[in-house]
Amino acid sequence: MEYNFREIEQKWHRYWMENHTYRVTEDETKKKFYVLNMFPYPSGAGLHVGHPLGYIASDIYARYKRQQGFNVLNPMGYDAYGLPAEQYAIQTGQHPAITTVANINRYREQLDKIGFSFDWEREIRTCDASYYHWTQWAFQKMFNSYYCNDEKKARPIQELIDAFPVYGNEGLNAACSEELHFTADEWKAMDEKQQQEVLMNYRIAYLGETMVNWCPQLGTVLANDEVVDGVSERGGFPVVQKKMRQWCLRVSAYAQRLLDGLETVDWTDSLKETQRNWIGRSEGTEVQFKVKDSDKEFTIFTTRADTMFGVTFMVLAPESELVDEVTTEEQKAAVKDYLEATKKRTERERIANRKVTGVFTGSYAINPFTGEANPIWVSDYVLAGYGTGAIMAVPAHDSRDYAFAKHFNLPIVPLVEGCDVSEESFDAKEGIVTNSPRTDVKPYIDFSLNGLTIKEAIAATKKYVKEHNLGRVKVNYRLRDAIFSRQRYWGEPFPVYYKDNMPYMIPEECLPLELPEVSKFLPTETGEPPLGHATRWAWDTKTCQVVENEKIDHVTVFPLELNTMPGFAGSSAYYLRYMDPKNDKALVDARIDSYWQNVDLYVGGTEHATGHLIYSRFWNKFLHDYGYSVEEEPFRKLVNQGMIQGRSNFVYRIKDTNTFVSVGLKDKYETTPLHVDVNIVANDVLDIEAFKNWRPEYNNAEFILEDGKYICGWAVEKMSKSMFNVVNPDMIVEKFGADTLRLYEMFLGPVEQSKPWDTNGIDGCHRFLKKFWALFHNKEGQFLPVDNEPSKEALKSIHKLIKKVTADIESFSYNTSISAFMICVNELGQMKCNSKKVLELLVTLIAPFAPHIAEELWEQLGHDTSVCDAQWPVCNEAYLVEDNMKLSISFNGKTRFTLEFPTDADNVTIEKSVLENEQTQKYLEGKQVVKVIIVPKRIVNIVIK
RNA sequence: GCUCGAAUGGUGGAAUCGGUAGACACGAGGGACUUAAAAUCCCUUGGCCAGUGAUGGCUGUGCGGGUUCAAGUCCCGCUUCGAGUACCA
Repeated sequence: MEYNFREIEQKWHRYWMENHTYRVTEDETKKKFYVLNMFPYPSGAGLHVGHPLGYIASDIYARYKRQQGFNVLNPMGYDAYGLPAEQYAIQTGQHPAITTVANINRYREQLDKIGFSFDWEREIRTCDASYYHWTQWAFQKMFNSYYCNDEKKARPIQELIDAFPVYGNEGLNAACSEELHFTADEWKAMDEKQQQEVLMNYRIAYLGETMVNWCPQLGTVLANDEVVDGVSERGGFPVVQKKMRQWCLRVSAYAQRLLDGLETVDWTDSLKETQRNWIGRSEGTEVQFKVKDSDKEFTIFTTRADTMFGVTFMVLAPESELVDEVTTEEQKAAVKDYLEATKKRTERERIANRKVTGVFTGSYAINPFTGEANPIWVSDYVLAGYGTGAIMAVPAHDSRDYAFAKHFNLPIVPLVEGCDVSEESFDAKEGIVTNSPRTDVKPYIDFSLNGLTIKEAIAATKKYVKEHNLGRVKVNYRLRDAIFSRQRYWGEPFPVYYKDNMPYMIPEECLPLELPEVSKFLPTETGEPPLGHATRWAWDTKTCQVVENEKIDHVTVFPLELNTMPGFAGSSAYYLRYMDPKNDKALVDARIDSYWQNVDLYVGGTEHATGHLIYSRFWNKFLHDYGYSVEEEPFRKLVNQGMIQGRSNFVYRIKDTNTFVSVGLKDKYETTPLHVDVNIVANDVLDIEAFKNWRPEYNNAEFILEDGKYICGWAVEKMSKSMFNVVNPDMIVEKFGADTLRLYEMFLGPVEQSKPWDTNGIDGCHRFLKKFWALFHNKEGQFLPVDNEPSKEALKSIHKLIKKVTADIESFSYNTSISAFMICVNELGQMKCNSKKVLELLVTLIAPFAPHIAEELWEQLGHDTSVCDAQWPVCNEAYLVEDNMKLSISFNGKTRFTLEFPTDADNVTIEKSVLENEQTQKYLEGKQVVKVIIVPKRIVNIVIK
């Protein structure tokens, strides 16, 4: 009987659907296991073979865990808000909701063919009001919270509202946008708007005036990770810096917890490293500098406190408020010109054309260590947003300061023994400090660093600074607050209305606030976001309803927020929602959350390393502070699947002709390589007839062949339509079946590794499944397995497989476990094994990999339950023991002796004469016991006689 | 520039703890069956050399050193490629 995969796969897809095989409910009697894939954005192009890679890998793991008796949650959904649907809407007028649904349906159809064990009853879509209800809810919670640095957690903002009239903000240690100081009386003297402004300074979701990445073509702001090389990640449009009032999330408050949490999760080192770099913790010192002939002073931040004696000038960021304060009359015009010029330079120009620019303010700062007056400059190489926006420049030991000093001819004072700063600065943090203080001038203070290592000098300076009240030890983070407003239509609306220009939350019980209909998806003529087109987008505080804009009276009816939330809003807590997707009372029921806890295995691409994976960790930590999520970290283990690249094929057209030359002969002619559709090429051999029919202009093409074939060239490129290298999973499933696709995707190589897709090798996996089937059925259609006692060899073969596959799944080495299957099936086939006991084990093992064929054979073996619940077997080591083992001795890699001896021996006696080699004998001379390696790997004591 | 990762046959890749390098698969070559094709099965397949042959020898994991009885694997110094990040003081 033939292996009819089409019939089998259809049959079991129907069975799984009708029997709700993959439905999962909380079951306290079983241990839970939560497997999660990064949910896809349903793009119009549908799936190509690269997309399911991670889903297959996690599905295998999920099925394996289920067979081990775990209660496995393996959900799937869609990250449905996003720019492409909106762009498409702008071009065609088609409502994004319609294209999104169409795309989702197409995705679902494709996914269903591959046989995943998703519990589709838990599906979520971020654009459903029942889902974004909880995105809005979390946003409101953040608005109504501040971050307490003492308790290291979020607290209700109400605590501040209660405390300010009594204590002012004295003693408050909270994350804030800027340091404020006010008394209780001062607070009470403020009007409501002023009080709201103050509270805004502490809220975790706050409105802030920030420099944003503005993309004029897209009409929206972008997060830092949505900007690549000064252009937008989507579309590649230029991005400029602009100051705007935006919703922000105080992610920076959680910087230390985000860093600490990395120690507790099982992620790859490289991903953790990427996150550490992104958070960018740096321990340093803040030092106060007094401005000469003035009572003003300012603070700088440095990680190199040891270089205090090498400061030769100071630099302020152009955006710094200090610039105005310290600029002298004579320099006013020059500074003003410089600030104007800097503003015009976009981020992109700064990167592309990194030249040294700056201007002297006319003032000097007194160095508290040397007493010297250092000139204060302004330059755009100092960033306003990091540290204090002001630095002390040590040109001898910082390459940027060095470049600046050289350009403006400022002095350079080296401080490390033996360093040469004539050509470049000495940035390394190693060496012995000298010149601190300089010997040629009278010391200003009684303090010396000479003779210390740089590390010791940093510590000594910190101590001195602290003791003499010159500043403080300070930790800075590179991580910035996330900008949370987008000037788009297709996103979550903010549950916010404006009264007297200040935001107010619509009541929690009125959520969700649904996205309104608009006439156009473009920004309005006045530059408002697309929601400005909505005619019904005002909030009536009396009736708690959305009403027509014309009813706005600023007394009871107010305008609603026109921005929408960014892409990461909906993906930040979706893993919690899968636990309890239909709950309309809470994001997730507390009991259900405490059952599923967090994601045990999270699979997805590295592209989210600094975006989604930071935001969702932040979001979860925030919810955790209030007890809405039981775990501090959302994703326990994370596996990054590699990208599947395309493998493009080329034909070579001889210049100015319609003749194509095979790749081996192309160097004899002047040719142009042209992409050719990989679907009409097999093993790099072109199907000439199909090629002629591919495009009308090739109808009468001619060919120069080699060995009677036209061989195409190839290259690895991104999989894309324009390269004609897209391979569609539907086609593979149609031709070979889903089980073959699943096996082949895993067989291609390690899951984590990026690799090109090459359909050529797929035959091997398909052949394997046919051989697998042939163990159960002969050509006459007879069912072979019988209840007999399995042979020793068969038991050994299958138990070897159990051991290998179990270990491989645990370590995500699916490619090698498939190799092990191939070996085992060959062995069993050769020994004509028909033992039901052995073959049943084989089916149990293949079930996670090739569920359709496993179900079919499982049924034929007489089971009436799904193979999903077949218990995962345990290897019996007793079957693996060899009777005799081989011992081989090699010396200098030259001579080898092979001896056989019983497996259970701990001592082996060898006649010395056996070891004929002179060198070996010399080595073994006088030694009673020698450590020798046995093959297979085992160490035994050898006694030489 | 900095950080991290990788480099093994014609190809994808294996070698999980320092212990027979190249498992498994593709491709290629040869053969069986067949009128033929498809399908299936068998043999060969890192390179070089010797032998009619069984087989034997040498060489071989990007390059140069080192440690070790033993190195693809560990250490030092490079080369190339990939990923991330970038005036973060």
